[in-house]
Amino acid sequence: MVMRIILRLFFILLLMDTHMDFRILIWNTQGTGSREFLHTLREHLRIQRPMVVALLETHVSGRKTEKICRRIGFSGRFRVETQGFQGGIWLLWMEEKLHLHILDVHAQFITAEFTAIYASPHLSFREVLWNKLEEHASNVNIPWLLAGDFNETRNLDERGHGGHDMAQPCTRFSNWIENNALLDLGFSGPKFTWARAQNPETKKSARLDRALCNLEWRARFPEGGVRHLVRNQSDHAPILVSTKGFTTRPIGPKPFRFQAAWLLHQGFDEEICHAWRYASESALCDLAEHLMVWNEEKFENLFQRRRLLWCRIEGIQNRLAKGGPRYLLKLKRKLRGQLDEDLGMYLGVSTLSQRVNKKTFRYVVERLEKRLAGWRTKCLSLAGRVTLINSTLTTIPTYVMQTCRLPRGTCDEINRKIQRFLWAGTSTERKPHLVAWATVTRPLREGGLGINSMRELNSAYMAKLGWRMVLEPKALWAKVLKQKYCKEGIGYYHFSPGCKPSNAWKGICEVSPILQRAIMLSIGDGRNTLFWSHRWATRRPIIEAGDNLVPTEDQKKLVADYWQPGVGWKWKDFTSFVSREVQEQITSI
DNA sequence: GAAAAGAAGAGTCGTGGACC
DNA sequence: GGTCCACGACTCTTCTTTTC
Repeated sequence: MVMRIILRLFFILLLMDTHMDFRILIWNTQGTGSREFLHTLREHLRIQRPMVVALLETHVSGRKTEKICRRIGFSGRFRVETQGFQGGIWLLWMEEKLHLHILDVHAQFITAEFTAIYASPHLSFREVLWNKLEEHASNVNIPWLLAGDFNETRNLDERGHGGHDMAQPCTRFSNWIENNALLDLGFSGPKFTWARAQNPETKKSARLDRALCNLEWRARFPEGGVRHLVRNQSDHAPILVSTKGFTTRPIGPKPFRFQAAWLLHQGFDEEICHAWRYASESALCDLAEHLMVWNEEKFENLFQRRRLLWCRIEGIQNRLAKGGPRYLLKLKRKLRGQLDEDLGMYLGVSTLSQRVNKKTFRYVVERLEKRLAGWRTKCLSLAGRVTLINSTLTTIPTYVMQTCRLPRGTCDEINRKIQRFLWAGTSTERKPHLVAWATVTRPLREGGLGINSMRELNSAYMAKLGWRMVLEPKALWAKVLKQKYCKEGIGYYHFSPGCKPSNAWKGICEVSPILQRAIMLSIGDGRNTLFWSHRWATRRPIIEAGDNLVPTEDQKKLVADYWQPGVGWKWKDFTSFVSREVQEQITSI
């Protein structure tokens, strides 16, 4: 059996191109069921581009497993199912680029072109693994790589929390490596691949994940190396093994690329006028150079920003591994929060690329809280508080509200904070509200305090956006929305959410009944306007104001159908169905 | 006693992904 | 591009609690 495996492995490895960068991502995920895990994994895949992924301690079994694997997106899959809630190894690879041959399977490892390892936390089970691998190592004289979570360290230096009782297991593991003539591929990046507890006093960390190889593998891939990636979503950091190592490549200047988003910036036209002074041979090059600088100043590159965040977290983890100062823990949490929740801002507004929920607009509430924190509520009179609410508090969310539909929960939370401030309460202390909120939000002339309710304010801004779309049909943003969501039809904008609408479009659709009431069509030659069901002469469609029931076959007639060029309206065709008042309004057009 | 906040539960909606 | 599905988030309703 062992000989058959070895022979197959030998032929496979002969086919493996030594010049090809064969990258393997190995990660002890401690559960693959969460949406956050998928986001983080996709981020690693996008940046690191591995051809093979080994996920350890997956915690998921049954039908859900296949579903998650499909979401991850690799065409080649092999799994060792979990035992109860423990263990689980998933091997995923790009079938179109390479084919992995599964040679040996065990609860703690899968051997294909390399061996993916998840060593049990229990010593007795680990002993079984070491024996199995030892048997394999003694029969192998071809390149062999083992990578994964070994749940062991080679010496106390690989542990960040002391513990002299660990000395003996360390020695045992170290001896095992030497006895089997294996080499540690080393690493770059943070020192420890596992950490638990955020409190510095109780924090434990260690290098539990690693890659080992035999001499043959090292001879075949002399540049091969391991990189510890940034730890996120799991106590373990993913490790990346590359047969070509991680030397930095010289990066040349990027060619100029025009970005359509520039057209949306108000200052773009001015910038072009400023940069384009005279036509010459170098004018275009000068313009391109100028625009690239301008782009860096005005627009943020989201991917660059996220890369920067990953680098900062990696640096902090490096520093913490060497016993860095306590404030770094706080900074790391903050950066992780930015990475998880904030995909970036554009012109001060969050870019909405995920599901919009209360978390998405948490920053708006936080801005409000920050402003409130600076005010001494009890030192202000009621009139003073009302003035501050109208002049400052209600204006904080307005900028975001102009282009985004805020969740009702967010609007209610802002309302609650304003209410508490108005009635001199604080975030912890509640005070009785002397008048109902519905009364407070009425206009002054109606006995209220003229304070805007967030839901109504947001609806008003969405209606304004829709109205601008009607008034400025040639604006680029309006063209995009119309092209994407408005169905082909005669006359009106059809405010229908359609398939997977954006947040702004949903907001516009919600207030569309208000908009539709206000829109009247300019009939032109009458070939784009329905005589009976569009609003073109009266505030309501003529069919609703009609005295008699309009025949069904007539209901789809256009205005042009009732107009005779050079003669006028064909009154006899419709006067029996409309009132005298409507007739007068039609005549007045 | 009045008004709002808070809690709990039921029902609805929205999203991402799969599929055609 | 449209439809369907599962699941989580959100909304609404009702009742209780809080605060003066």
